[in-house]
Amino acid sequence: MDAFAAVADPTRRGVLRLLRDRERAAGDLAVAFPALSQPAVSRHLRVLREAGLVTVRIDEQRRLYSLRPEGLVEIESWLTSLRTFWSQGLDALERHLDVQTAAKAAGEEPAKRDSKRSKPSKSRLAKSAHAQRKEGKRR
Amino acid sequence: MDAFAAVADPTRRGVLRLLRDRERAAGDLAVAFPALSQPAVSRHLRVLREAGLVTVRIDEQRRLYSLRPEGLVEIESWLTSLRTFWSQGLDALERHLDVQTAAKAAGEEPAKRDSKRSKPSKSRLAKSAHAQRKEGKRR
DNA sequence: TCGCTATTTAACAGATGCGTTATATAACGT
DNA sequence: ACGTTATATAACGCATCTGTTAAATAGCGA
Repeated sequence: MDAFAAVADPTRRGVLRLLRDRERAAGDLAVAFPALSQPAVSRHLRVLREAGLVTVRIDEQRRLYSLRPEGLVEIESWLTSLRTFWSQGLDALERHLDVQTAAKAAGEEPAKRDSKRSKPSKSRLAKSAHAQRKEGKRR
Repeated sequence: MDAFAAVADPTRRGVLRLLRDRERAAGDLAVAFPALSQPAVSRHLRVLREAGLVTVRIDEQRRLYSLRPEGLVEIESWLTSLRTFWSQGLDALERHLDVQTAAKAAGEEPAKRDSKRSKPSKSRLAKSAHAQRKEGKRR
Protein backbone atom coordinates (compact mmCIF):
# COMPACT_ATOMS: atom_id res chain seq x y z
CA MET A 1 0.00 0.00 0.00
CA ASP A 2 1.48 3.30 -0.99
CA ALA A 3 1.56 6.45 1.08
CA PHE A 4 -1.51 7.90 -0.59
CA ALA A 5 -3.65 4.91 0.21
CA ALA A 6 -2.20 4.77 3.69
CA VAL A 7 -3.25 8.26 4.60
CA ALA A 8 -6.64 7.78 3.01
CA ASP A 9 -7.82 6.19 6.21
CA PRO A 10 -8.90 8.56 9.00
CA THR A 11 -7.66 6.30 11.74
CA ARG A 12 -4.23 6.19 10.22
CA ARG A 13 -4.21 9.93 9.88
CA GLY A 14 -5.12 10.03 13.54
CA VAL A 15 -2.16 7.86 14.35
CA LEU A 16 0.17 10.07 12.39
CA ARG A 17 -1.27 13.05 14.14
CA LEU A 18 -0.49 11.49 17.50
CA LEU A 19 2.99 10.61 16.42
CA ARG A 20 3.61 14.12 15.26
CA ASP A 21 4.50 15.19 18.74
CA ARG A 22 6.38 12.21 20.00
CA GLU A 23 6.92 8.52 19.61
CA ARG A 24 4.35 6.26 21.19
CA ALA A 25 3.94 2.65 22.13
CA ALA A 26 1.57 0.55 20.08
CA GLY A 27 -0.59 0.00 23.11
CA ASP A 28 -0.89 3.67 23.84
CA LEU A 29 -1.96 4.27 20.28
CA ALA A 30 -4.53 1.52 20.56
CA VAL A 31 -6.00 3.15 23.63
CA ALA A 32 -6.30 6.39 21.72
CA PHE A 33 -8.93 4.76 19.53
CA PRO A 34 -11.53 3.36 21.86
CA ALA A 35 -13.81 2.54 18.97
CA LEU A 36 -11.33 0.04 17.62
CA SER A 37 -9.86 -3.15 18.94
CA GLN A 38 -6.19 -3.32 19.66
CA PRO A 39 -5.44 -5.69 16.76
CA ALA A 40 -7.17 -3.29 14.42
CA VAL A 41 -4.85 -0.52 15.43
CA SER A 42 -1.92 -2.87 15.23
CA ARG A 43 -2.72 -3.55 11.65
CA HIS A 44 -3.03 0.11 10.85
CA LEU A 45 0.42 0.45 12.27
CA ARG A 46 1.64 -2.25 9.99
CA VAL A 47 0.20 -0.47 6.99
CA LEU A 48 1.82 2.77 8.01
CA ARG A 49 5.09 0.97 8.54
CA GLU A 50 4.99 -0.72 5.16
CA ALA A 51 4.11 2.58 3.56
CA GLY A 52 7.24 4.05 5.08
CA LEU A 53 5.34 6.57 7.12
CA VAL A 54 6.42 5.36 10.55
CA THR A 55 9.25 3.42 12.07
CA VAL A 56 9.34 1.12 15.04
CA ARG A 57 11.82 0.87 17.82
CA ILE A 58 11.76 -1.93 20.29
CA ASP A 59 11.84 -1.08 23.94
CA GLU A 60 11.49 -4.00 26.29
CA GLN A 61 8.22 -5.62 25.35
CA ARG A 62 6.85 -2.54 23.72
CA ARG A 63 7.03 -1.26 20.20
CA LEU A 64 7.59 2.44 20.02
CA TYR A 65 6.33 4.02 16.86
CA SER A 66 7.47 7.32 15.51
CA LEU A 67 6.79 9.42 12.49
CA ARG A 68 9.02 9.00 9.50
CA PRO A 69 8.82 12.31 7.66
CA GLU A 70 10.56 11.03 4.57
CA GLY A 71 7.54 8.92 3.95
CA LEU A 72 5.43 11.99 3.55
CA VAL A 73 7.71 13.52 1.01
CA GLU A 74 6.03 11.57 -1.73
CA ILE A 75 2.75 13.24 -0.98
CA GLU A 76 4.37 16.57 -0.42
CA SER A 77 6.03 16.56 -3.76
CA TRP A 78 2.96 15.32 -5.54
CA LEU A 79 1.06 18.20 -4.10
CA THR A 80 3.82 20.57 -5.08
CA SER A 81 3.90 19.28 -8.60
CA LEU A 82 0.19 19.79 -8.82
CA ARG A 83 0.44 23.23 -7.40
CA THR A 84 2.78 24.88 -9.88
CA PHE A 85 0.89 28.10 -9.55
CA TRP A 86 -2.11 28.36 -7.37
CA SER A 87 -0.29 28.02 -4.03
CA GLN A 88 -3.20 27.61 -1.68
CA GLY A 89 -4.20 31.09 -0.85
CA LEU A 90 -7.21 31.67 -2.97
CA ASP A 91 -6.07 35.16 -3.74
CA ALA A 92 -2.85 34.14 -5.27
CA LEU A 93 -4.81 31.36 -6.72
CA GLU A 94 -7.17 33.40 -8.76
CA ARG A 95 -4.43 35.64 -9.81
CA HIS A 96 -2.48 32.73 -11.11
CA LEU A 97 -5.35 31.06 -12.75
CA ASP A 98 -5.89 34.18 -14.75
CA VAL A 99 -2.27 34.62 -15.57
CA GLN A 100 -1.97 31.04 -16.54
CA THR A 101 -5.01 31.00 -18.72
CA ALA A 102 -3.82 33.96 -20.60
CA ALA A 103 -0.23 32.85 -20.84
CA LYS A 104 -0.92 29.27 -21.71
CA ALA A 105 -3.09 30.17 -24.61
CA ALA A 106 -0.03 31.25 -26.48
CA GLY A 107 2.05 28.10 -26.55
CA GLU A 108 -0.44 25.45 -25.66
CA GLU A 109 -3.17 23.58 -27.34
CA PRO A 110 -6.26 25.75 -27.21
CA ALA A 111 -8.38 22.97 -25.76
CA LYS A 112 -11.38 25.12 -25.12
CA ARG A 113 -13.63 27.89 -26.29
CA ASP A 114 -14.49 27.07 -29.90
CA SER A 115 -16.65 24.02 -29.63
CA LYS A 116 -16.15 21.73 -32.58
CA ARG A 117 -12.50 21.95 -33.07
CA SER A 118 -10.87 19.73 -35.58
CA LYS A 119 -8.38 17.31 -34.17
CA PRO A 120 -5.50 19.11 -32.57
CA SER A 121 -2.32 17.14 -32.29
CA LYS A 122 -3.29 15.59 -28.98
CA SER A 123 -0.05 15.19 -27.12
CA ARG A 124 -1.04 12.01 -25.38
CA LEU A 125 -4.72 11.87 -25.83
CA ALA A 126 -4.83 9.35 -28.58
CA LYS A 127 -7.57 8.26 -30.90
CA SER A 128 -11.03 7.28 -29.91
CA ALA A 129 -11.26 5.24 -26.80
CA HIS A 130 -14.40 3.64 -28.01
CA ALA A 131 -12.97 2.71 -31.33
CA GLN A 132 -9.86 1.42 -29.73
CA ARG A 133 -11.58 -0.69 -27.15
CA LYS A 134 -14.14 -1.92 -29.55
CA GLU A 135 -11.64 -3.67 -31.71
CA GLY A 136 -12.02 -7.15 -30.41
CA LYS A 137 -14.82 -6.76 -27.95
CA ARG A 138 -17.87 -8.83 -28.11
CA ARG A 139 -21.07 -7.45 -29.39
CA MET B 1 -15.51 10.07 -0.53
CA ASP B 2 -13.21 12.68 0.91
CA ALA B 3 -10.25 14.27 -0.79
CA PHE B 4 -7.78 11.89 0.81
CA ALA B 5 -9.55 8.83 -0.46
CA ALA B 6 -10.06 10.48 -3.81
CA VAL B 7 -6.38 11.03 -4.43
CA ALA B 8 -5.51 7.58 -3.17
CA ASP B 9 -6.28 6.22 -6.60
CA PRO B 10 -3.51 6.49 -9.21
CA THR B 11 -5.91 7.01 -12.07
CA ARG B 12 -7.51 9.92 -10.31
CA ARG B 13 -4.12 11.40 -9.60
CA GLY B 14 -3.45 11.01 -13.27
CA VAL B 15 -6.58 12.92 -14.08
CA LEU B 16 -5.65 15.71 -11.73
CA ARG B 17 -2.24 15.80 -13.27
CA LEU B 18 -3.77 16.25 -16.71
CA LEU B 19 -6.06 18.95 -15.44
CA ARG B 20 -3.18 20.79 -13.89
CA ASP B 21 -2.34 22.44 -17.16
CA ARG B 22 -5.75 23.08 -18.58
CA GLU B 23 -9.33 22.00 -18.53
CA ARG B 24 -10.22 18.96 -20.54
CA ALA B 25 -13.29 17.25 -21.87
CA ALA B 26 -14.38 14.03 -20.22
CA GLY B 27 -13.82 12.19 -23.43
CA ASP B 28 -10.29 13.42 -23.80
CA LEU B 29 -9.57 12.30 -20.29
CA ALA B 30 -11.03 8.90 -21.03
CA VAL B 31 -8.77 8.56 -24.03
CA ALA B 32 -5.82 9.37 -21.84
CA PHE B 33 -6.34 6.09 -20.03
CA PRO B 34 -6.46 3.44 -22.72
CA ALA B 35 -6.43 0.71 -20.12
CA LEU B 36 -9.78 1.82 -18.80
CA SER B 37 -13.22 2.00 -20.30
CA GLN B 38 -14.94 5.32 -20.73
CA PRO B 39 -17.46 4.65 -17.96
CA ALA B 40 -14.64 3.85 -15.59
CA VAL B 41 -13.04 7.22 -16.18
CA SER B 42 -16.41 8.88 -15.99
CA ARG B 43 -16.86 7.48 -12.55
CA HIS B 44 -13.46 8.61 -11.45
CA LEU B 45 -14.51 12.05 -12.58
CA ARG B 46 -17.58 11.81 -10.49
CA VAL B 47 -15.56 10.90 -7.44
CA LEU B 48 -13.23 13.79 -8.02
CA ARG B 49 -16.17 16.09 -8.48
CA GLU B 50 -17.87 14.96 -5.31
CA ALA B 51 -14.63 15.30 -3.44
CA GLY B 52 -14.49 18.91 -4.57
CA LEU B 53 -11.28 18.43 -6.48
CA VAL B 54 -12.61 19.28 -9.91
CA THR B 55 -15.43 21.27 -11.42
CA VAL B 56 -17.36 20.75 -14.60
CA ARG B 57 -18.41 23.21 -17.19
CA ILE B 58 -20.79 22.32 -19.93
CA ASP B 59 -19.82 23.17 -23.45
CA GLU B 60 -22.19 21.91 -26.10
CA GLN B 61 -22.35 18.18 -25.58
CA ARG B 62 -19.11 18.02 -23.75
CA ARG B 63 -18.25 18.29 -20.10
CA LEU B 64 -15.12 20.26 -19.52
CA TYR B 65 -13.38 19.37 -16.31
CA SER B 66 -10.94 21.60 -14.56
CA LEU B 67 -8.92 21.49 -11.40
CA ARG B 68 -10.44 23.01 -8.31
CA PRO B 69 -7.47 23.98 -6.15
CA GLU B 70 -9.56 24.70 -3.10
CA GLY B 71 -10.27 21.03 -2.93
CA LEU B 72 -6.64 20.31 -2.38
CA VAL B 73 -6.37 22.71 0.47
CA GLU B 74 -7.64 20.09 2.85
CA ILE B 75 -4.73 17.86 2.05
CA GLU B 76 -2.34 20.73 1.97
CA SER B 77 -3.26 21.88 5.41
CA TRP B 78 -3.26 18.39 6.82
CA LEU B 79 0.25 17.98 5.56
CA THR B 80 1.20 21.32 6.99
CA SER B 81 -0.28 20.51 10.33
CA LEU B 82 1.68 17.32 10.37
CA ARG B 83 4.80 19.09 9.41
CA THR B 84 5.00 21.64 12.17
CA PHE B 85 8.72 21.21 12.36
CA TRP B 86 10.46 18.81 10.15
CA SER B 87 9.68 20.73 6.95
CA GLN B 88 11.00 18.09 4.63
CA GLY B 89 14.63 18.86 4.69
CA LEU B 90 16.05 16.08 6.74
CA ASP B 91 18.45 18.43 8.43
CA ALA B 92 15.92 20.54 10.16
CA LEU B 93 14.11 17.35 10.70
CA GLU B 94 16.64 15.64 12.87
CA ARG B 95 17.21 18.77 14.79
CA HIS B 96 13.58 19.03 15.63
CA LEU B 97 13.06 15.44 16.42
CA ASP B 98 15.67 15.78 19.12
CA VAL B 99 14.35 19.02 20.45
CA GLN B 100 10.84 17.78 20.38
CA THR B 101 11.45 14.55 22.19
CA ALA B 102 12.97 16.37 25.07
CA ALA B 103 10.80 19.45 25.16
CA LYS B 104 7.38 18.20 24.27
CA ALA B 105 5.16 16.58 26.81
CA ALA B 106 1.61 17.81 26.58
CA GLY B 107 -1.00 19.25 24.31
CA GLU B 108 -2.56 16.89 21.88
CA GLU B 109 -5.86 15.11 21.55
CA PRO B 110 -6.93 11.68 20.53
CA ALA B 111 -8.41 11.35 17.11
CA LYS B 112 -12.11 11.14 16.56
CA ARG B 113 -12.97 7.97 14.74
CA ASP B 114 -16.60 8.59 13.82
CA SER B 115 -19.85 7.78 15.48
CA LYS B 116 -21.35 8.05 18.88
CA ARG B 117 -19.37 5.60 20.86
CA SER B 118 -16.37 7.10 22.58
CA LYS B 119 -14.61 7.81 25.81
CA PRO B 120 -13.26 11.30 25.48
CA SER B 121 -12.77 11.63 29.19
CA LYS B 122 -9.95 9.17 28.96
CA SER B 123 -7.17 11.32 30.27
CA ARG B 124 -4.43 10.91 27.76
CA LEU B 125 -3.28 7.51 26.87
CA ALA B 126 -4.04 5.11 29.62
CA LYS B 127 -2.39 1.92 30.68
CA SER B 128 -3.65 -1.35 29.42
CA ALA B 129 -5.55 -1.54 26.20
CA HIS B 130 -6.81 -4.99 27.03
CA ALA B 131 -8.02 -4.04 30.42
CA GLN B 132 -9.84 -1.10 29.01
CA ARG B 133 -11.66 -2.92 26.29
CA LYS B 134 -12.48 -5.77 28.55
CA GLU B 135 -14.51 -3.65 30.89
CA GLY B 136 -17.82 -4.24 29.23
CA LYS B 137 -17.10 -3.45 25.63
CA ARG B 138 -18.34 -6.36 23.67
CA ARG B 139 -20.48 -5.81 20.68
C1' DT C 1 9.74 -22.72 33.65
C1' DC C 2 5.59 -20.13 34.58
C1' DG C 3 2.80 -16.23 34.31
C1' DC C 4 2.02 -11.64 32.91
C1' DT C 5 2.08 -7.80 29.73
C1' DA C 6 2.58 -6.12 25.03
C1' DT C 7 1.92 -6.78 20.36
C1' DT C 8 1.37 -9.26 16.14
C1' DT C 9 -0.70 -12.75 13.22
C1' DA C 10 -4.49 -15.80 11.61
C1' DA C 11 -8.93 -16.59 9.98
C1' DC C 12 -13.00 -14.92 8.70
C1' DA C 13 -17.19 -11.62 7.63
C1' DG C 14 -19.07 -7.57 5.82
C1' DA C 15 -18.43 -3.21 3.42
C1' DT C 16 -16.51 -0.73 -0.17
C1' DG C 17 -13.94 0.16 -4.36
C1' DC C 18 -12.95 -0.47 -9.15
C1' DG C 19 -13.64 -2.48 -13.44
C1' DT C 20 -16.81 -4.26 -17.05
C1' DT C 21 -20.80 -4.26 -20.31
C1' DA C 22 -25.25 -2.54 -21.38
C1' DT C 23 -28.20 1.22 -21.42
C1' DA C 24 -29.87 5.90 -20.58
C1' DT C 25 -29.53 10.83 -21.10
C1' DA C 26 -28.06 15.17 -23.42
C1' DA C 27 -27.03 18.16 -27.13
C1' DC C 28 -26.13 18.73 -31.82
C1' DG C 29 -26.92 18.63 -37.00
C1' DT C 30 -29.81 17.24 -40.71
C1' DA D 1 -37.89 12.98 -35.72
C1' DC D 2 -33.59 10.63 -36.50
C1' DG D 3 -28.89 9.50 -36.24
C1' DT D 4 -24.54 10.69 -34.18
C1' DT D 5 -21.49 12.12 -30.67
C1' DA D 6 -20.45 12.79 -25.79
C1' DT D 7 -21.08 11.48 -21.25
C1' DA D 8 -23.33 9.49 -17.33
C1' DT D 9 -25.77 5.73 -14.89
C1' DA D 10 -27.20 0.85 -13.95
C1' DA D 11 -26.22 -3.66 -12.72
C1' DC D 12 -23.07 -6.84 -11.53
C1' DG D 13 -18.53 -9.56 -10.39
C1' DC D 14 -14.49 -9.62 -7.95
C1' DA D 15 -10.71 -7.97 -5.28
C1' DT D 16 -9.31 -5.47 -1.42
C1' DC D 17 -9.95 -3.04 3.02
C1' DT D 18 -11.34 -2.89 7.66
C1' DG D 19 -12.93 -4.78 11.61
C1' DT D 20 -13.62 -8.83 14.79
C1' DT D 21 -12.17 -12.74 17.85
C1' DA D 22 -8.87 -16.25 18.89
C1' DA D 23 -4.35 -17.65 19.08
C1' DA D 24 0.66 -17.05 18.52
C1' DT D 25 4.97 -14.69 19.58
C1' DA D 26 8.13 -11.81 22.41
C1' DG D 27 10.30 -10.00 26.52
C1' DC D 28 10.42 -9.64 31.49
C1' DG D 29 10.47 -11.00 36.23
C1' DA D 30 9.70 -14.40 39.90
